[in-house]
Amino acid sequence: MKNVTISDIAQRAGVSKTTVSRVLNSPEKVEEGTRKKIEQIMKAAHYTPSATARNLSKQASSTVGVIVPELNNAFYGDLFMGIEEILNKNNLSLLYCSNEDKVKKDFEALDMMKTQRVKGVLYVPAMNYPAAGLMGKLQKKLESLGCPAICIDRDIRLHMDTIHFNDKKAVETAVLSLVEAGHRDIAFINGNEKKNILAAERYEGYREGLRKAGLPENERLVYQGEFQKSYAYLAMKELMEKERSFTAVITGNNSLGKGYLQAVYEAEKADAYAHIGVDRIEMLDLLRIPNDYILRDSYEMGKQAAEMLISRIAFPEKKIQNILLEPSLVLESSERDRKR
Amino acid sequence: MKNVTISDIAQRAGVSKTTVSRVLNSPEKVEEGTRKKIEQIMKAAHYTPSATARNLSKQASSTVGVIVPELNNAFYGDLFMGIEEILNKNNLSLLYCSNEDKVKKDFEALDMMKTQRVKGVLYVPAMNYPAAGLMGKLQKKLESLGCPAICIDRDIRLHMDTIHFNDKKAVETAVLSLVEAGHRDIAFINGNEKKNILAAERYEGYREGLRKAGLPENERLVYQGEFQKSYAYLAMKELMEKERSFTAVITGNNSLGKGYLQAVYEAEKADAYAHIGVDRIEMLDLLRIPNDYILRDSYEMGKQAAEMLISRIAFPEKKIQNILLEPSLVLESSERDRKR
DNA sequence: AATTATGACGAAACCGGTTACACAAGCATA
DNA sequence: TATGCTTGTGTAACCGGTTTCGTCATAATT
Repeated sequence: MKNVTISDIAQRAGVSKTTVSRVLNSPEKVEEGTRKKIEQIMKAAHYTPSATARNLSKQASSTVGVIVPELNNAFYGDLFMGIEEILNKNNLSLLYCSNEDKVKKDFEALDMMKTQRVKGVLYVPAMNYPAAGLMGKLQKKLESLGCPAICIDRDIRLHMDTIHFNDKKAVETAVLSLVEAGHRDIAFINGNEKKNILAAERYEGYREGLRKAGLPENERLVYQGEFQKSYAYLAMKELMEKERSFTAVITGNNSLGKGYLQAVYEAEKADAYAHIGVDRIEMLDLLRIPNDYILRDSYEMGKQAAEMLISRIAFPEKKIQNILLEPSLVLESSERDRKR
Repeated sequence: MKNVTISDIAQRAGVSKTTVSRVLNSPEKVEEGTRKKIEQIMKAAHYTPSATARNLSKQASSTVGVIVPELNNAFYGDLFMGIEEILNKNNLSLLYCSNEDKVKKDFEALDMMKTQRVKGVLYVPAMNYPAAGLMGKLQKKLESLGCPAICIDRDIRLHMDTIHFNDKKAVETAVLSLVEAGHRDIAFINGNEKKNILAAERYEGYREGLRKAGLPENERLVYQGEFQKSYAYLAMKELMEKERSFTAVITGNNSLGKGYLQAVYEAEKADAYAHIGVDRIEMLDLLRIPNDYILRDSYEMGKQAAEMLISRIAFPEKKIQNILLEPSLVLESSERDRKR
């Protein structure tokens, strides 16, 4: 069970540790005969150098920490896979830790990353709204991390590298697209704009879209509660019951989109409204159900974030970078299918 | 950027490294005054001990390696989250590596785990069929890993701890359930039984079910190709075109189930057949589409696998364990809705 | 009072690598 | 022949922790 060490190899080959180390790190400096002999002994002994020892000695690790809310949804799943692809290409290991979207877990995760002396951190903050006291603490924590960190998906307004989507613009485009298709009363089911920075951005986009279209905001058509399926389900039920005027609905994230669908399918009113959601909802295309949504390519975001981190590690002093990705509007339901 | 070390703390506190180390590991052995002083200095300096150094010194790490095919599907996503929950509870870090279902990647991943000197490995093998030559190599690799490994989901018949589902039994039950509902001609769309051990198990279950029901196997109703959506889509199209007799379909995994749905929805024959799949297909319940499937609780499997590993780490000499989980049959479509 | 036990702490070795530096041999140059 | 350069290798220190063992003062036992 015990692992073979570099000293074991050195002893068996009748050389010093240094020479064995050189075979691993700069083989050209070792005479060919010696090298081949050592390589053969290493192979025979199933020798694999210890990253632990190497990291300690080199004062640099080869693993990157990834902190993500959770993985059981396609958006973060894809994000994660994008990250992994790039790390893999660069021979970096991936230390994973979820924060379950909880601020407390968030701090714990960062502590863990510091303990593990990772090379850098890719970080989707649970903290989704700049709460005064906590932000200072978070800033301190990130500073004392001892390695660079990239903030993904949520703009927490700290002085650091970030990457996220232009959600405001995306929702604005969605509104304008619906208006162009003839809709004038567009409901909006969203997360809490006061608690969640993404919700706030998207609400801004909604209002901006209406403004540009010259339409008034009807507050009775705006629901801002939780980013949860059940919330959209209830909101939609209430809307269908109380409001007659609206012909279209925008939902502020994937879960809300599902809640919307649940409500309209239950009420057998699936064809009654136009709907644009944020992020693709799986299965709809297969079932030939119209699916219009704001596409945010999280796989791509993951790749860019990882590349950003690698670049930051290579050039610690380079200027802070803030990448804003533009989502696109996908209209799978053709023009003629759209309800008005 | 440089991290504070134990020596720095010792120096500032005017004590030896040993004492600081004791504050971290066995604080009761340090006099209260000294301890408080050291603790305060540690806090002020944002000191976090290096896991790297500790691991090297203790010759034991606190991270567990997890090797999984991919994370962008619910089954493995849930599995992963189950694993993470247990590791988290036990203060173990998680080093992730996907193998993309490729044998080559598989070996690389194991090498990486060995390099990183993880405490144990949770492993969903890409290798899904005992190919003679490779199995020996894999065995060797696992033996030289230097830590225990648990094999998840796929029974590769090596002498090691394993956990997987009784897929044969599950498909058998599905067949019998359909027979009981009056179906006699049941099509089966599956992966390749010759290349994939899961496919083989499921095919066995299909045949066993027919046998128990006293029905003959009609080979024209059996399609065994790839575990991919597109395969089931094509298979189902062909079935609908060529065969008139069958009234029910069993699909061998989640992707195949989706391909089945795509085909029947495209042909507007969604109500023509009874269908039982393996693993839940998302969204169907929300859309009020009948959804019968074999439920394999991968979250639970993840938790049990992680517990198994922890137990194996604690008791290296205990008897090899092979856990067989029983899937259950979920019939969301009520009896009266079922087609015959 | 002498002996033993206990408590608090430090010196130094160790974990498995890397690396600065030293050294010797061989060869080319002056 | 003396000098310098290159090549191949080894010695020893170092990375940041843990741990064994020893020391010394104080408390408990006889």
